[in-house]
Amino acid sequence: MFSADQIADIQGFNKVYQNLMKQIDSAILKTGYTLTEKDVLLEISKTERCTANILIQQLSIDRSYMSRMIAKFEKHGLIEKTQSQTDNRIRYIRLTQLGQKEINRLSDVQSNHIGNVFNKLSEEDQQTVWQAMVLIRNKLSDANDVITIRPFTQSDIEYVISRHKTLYYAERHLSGTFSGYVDEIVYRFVENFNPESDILKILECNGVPAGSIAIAKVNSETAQLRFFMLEPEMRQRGYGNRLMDMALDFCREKGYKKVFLLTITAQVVARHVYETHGFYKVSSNDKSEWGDGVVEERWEIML
Amino acid sequence: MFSADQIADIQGFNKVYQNLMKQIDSAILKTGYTLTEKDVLLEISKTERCTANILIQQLSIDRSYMSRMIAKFEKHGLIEKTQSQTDNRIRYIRLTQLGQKEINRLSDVQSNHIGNVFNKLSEEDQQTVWQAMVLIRNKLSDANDVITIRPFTQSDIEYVISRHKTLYYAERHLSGTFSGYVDEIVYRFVENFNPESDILKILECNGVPAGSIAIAKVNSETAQLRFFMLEPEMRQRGYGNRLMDMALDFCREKGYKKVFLLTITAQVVARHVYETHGFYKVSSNDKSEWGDGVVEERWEIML
DNA sequence: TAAAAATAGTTGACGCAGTCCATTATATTA
DNA sequence: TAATATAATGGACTGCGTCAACTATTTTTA
Repeated sequence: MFSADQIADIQGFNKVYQNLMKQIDSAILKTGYTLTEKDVLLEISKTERCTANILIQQLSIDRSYMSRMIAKFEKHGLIEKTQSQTDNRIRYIRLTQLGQKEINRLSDVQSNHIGNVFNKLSEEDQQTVWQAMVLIRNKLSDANDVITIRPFTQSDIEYVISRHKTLYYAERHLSGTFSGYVDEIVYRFVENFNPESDILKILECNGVPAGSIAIAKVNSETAQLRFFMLEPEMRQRGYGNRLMDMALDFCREKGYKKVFLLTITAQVVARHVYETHGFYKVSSNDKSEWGDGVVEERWEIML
Repeated sequence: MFSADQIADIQGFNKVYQNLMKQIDSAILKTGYTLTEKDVLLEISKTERCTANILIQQLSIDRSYMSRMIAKFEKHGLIEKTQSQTDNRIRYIRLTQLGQKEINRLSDVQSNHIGNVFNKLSEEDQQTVWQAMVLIRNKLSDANDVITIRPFTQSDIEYVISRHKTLYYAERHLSGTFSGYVDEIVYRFVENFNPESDILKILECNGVPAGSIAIAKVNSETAQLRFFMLEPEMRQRGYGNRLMDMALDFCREKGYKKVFLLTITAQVVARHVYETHGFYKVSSNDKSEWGDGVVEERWEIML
C-alpha cells in the first residue's frame, strides 16, 4: 500500500499534469472553438462516411447539442452534408477544404504545445519521460479497460477501415494519390470477403473499436496480412501480438504456406511485431508518390 | 526529436489520463459540489485566516463568482464569517464543523478513487507507476515552472505558516491538541523574529508559495531549524536541499555551532534530506497525544 | 490634510455550453 | 398495416462563469 508521502506525490502529479492540460485547453479555446467542438471536428476528420449519430455515440454528446454544432459548422463552411442514397434519414458529413484547414490549425496548436513542453527537456529526458508515460498508460489502462477481440460487423467496415487509413498512413504524413488507393483496396477487400479463406478482426476497448487485423487469400498457398492497426493508446501492451497470433493461427488452420505483408519503412513499432513473429523483409520498393522518401517493404513468413 | 509513433504515444497517454481525471471529476460532481466549489472548499481548509481575496488570488477565480460561492457556503452552514479587528473591509472565513465534515467527504471521494485505480495494480506495479509519475512531474515541472526563493513578507506569515501546519502534520493524520500548539509556536516565532539571528525563507513556484524553511536563535551557539516544508509537487526535485543549504549557510555565517530540529518518525522524505546534510538523530520522544504511535525525534548537526 | 487611488467585497445583468423533452421524417419489425 | 426503432431537428431551460457597476474602507500622494 501507499505511504502518505506517496499519495501526496500522486496528487502532486495530478496537479502538475492538470495544469499542463489546462494550458493546452486554453490555447485551443483561443482558436475560437470550444473543446467539445475541437473533439467533434477531429472525430469528423478521422471518420469516413461520418454521420451525426456516429459522432454522438463515439463522443457521448447530446443529440440536440450535436445537431446544433453541425449546423454551425455547415454555416461556417467547415463541412458539407450529403443525403445518403440508401437511407433518407441519414446525412453524411464531409469536411470541406476550409474545414480541413481549420483542423490542421487545431491539431497544430495541440501538438505544438506538447512539442514546446518537451523541447525544453534534453534529448535524454524526452526519452525518459516518454517511456514513463507509456508505462503509466499501459499499467493504468490494463487495470481498467475491457478488451475484446471480435469478428467485424457491417458497421465496422466503414468506420474502422477508415481509421486504419488515418492511423497507419496519415500519422506518417502520407498524402496525395494515396488516399484513393486505400479506399479502393479496402472496399475491394470487403466486397470479396469470404469467411472460409479471409479474416477481419476488430480489437475493441470498452466497446469502442481500437484496432484491427485482416488476412486475405491470394491463392491456395499464399495469404496477405492487411489492415494491421492499433490506436496509439493501445500500443505496446501486447495487443498487437495477440492480433498477430490470431491471424497466423488462422492461416495455419486454413493451410496457407506463406503469408506476406506490405508496409513502409517508418512503421517502426509494427516492424518489431513482425520480426518477433518470424517475418523477414524480402524486398524494398520506392513509393515516393505517397510522400517524401517513403519506401514500401515486403515482408514474408513461411508457415 | 520525437518520432511520429512517440508523439502518438504521448497523445495516447493524454487520452488515457484525461479519462481517469474525468472519472474522478464525475465522482466529485455526484457529491453535489462543482469542481470549482470543491477547489475553493479545499483551499479554505488549507488556509488559516482565510479571506475571499486570498482565495481569488490563489485559485484565479472571478471576484463576483467567489462572493456568491462564499454566500452559498455560509447559507448552507459550511463556513462562518468574522469581521477583522484591524481592517473593516476584511471578513475572515472559517470552516464550521459541518464544513470540515463535507471537506473530509470530498477528499475521501478523491483519494478513494485514486486508491481504487491503484489497488487494481500489483504491489510492484503500484511502485513502478508511482516512480514514473514522480519522474514525469519532476521533468515537466522543472522545464516550465519559475522558481524563486525569497525572504518572507507579512502576507506570507499567516498563509504559508498555516500551510506548513497542514502539510507537515495533517498529511500524517495528526490531530487534537496539536493544532493549537502549532499556532502558538508559529505566532511566537514571528513575533520574536529578528533578521540578525533568524531567517524565514519562502520557496515560490510561479508566484505561489510552495515551501518554507526557518532558523530560530536559541542561544548564541545554538539555533533551531523550523517550518521546513515543501508542497507535494515540489518534492524530490532538489528544492529541499537548496532550502536546507541556504539555512545552514546562514547558521555558519552567524556563528552558530549547533543546529537541532524536531521531527516525527513518519516524515520519511524529509529525513533523507536531514541525513544527507549531516544531521543525526540524538533522541526519540513519545508524542502519542498528537496521534497514534507518533514519536518525535530530535536531530542535530555540529557546524 | 484633503483628494486620488487602491483594496475588499457585493449585486445586477448576461452569455453560452450543455441538457431535457417534444416533434418530424424515415426505416424496420411484428 | 400497425407498432417500434432510428436519424435528426427545434424549443425551452439550467447553471457555471464573466463583465461591469457600485459601496465601503484603507492607503497613497500631492
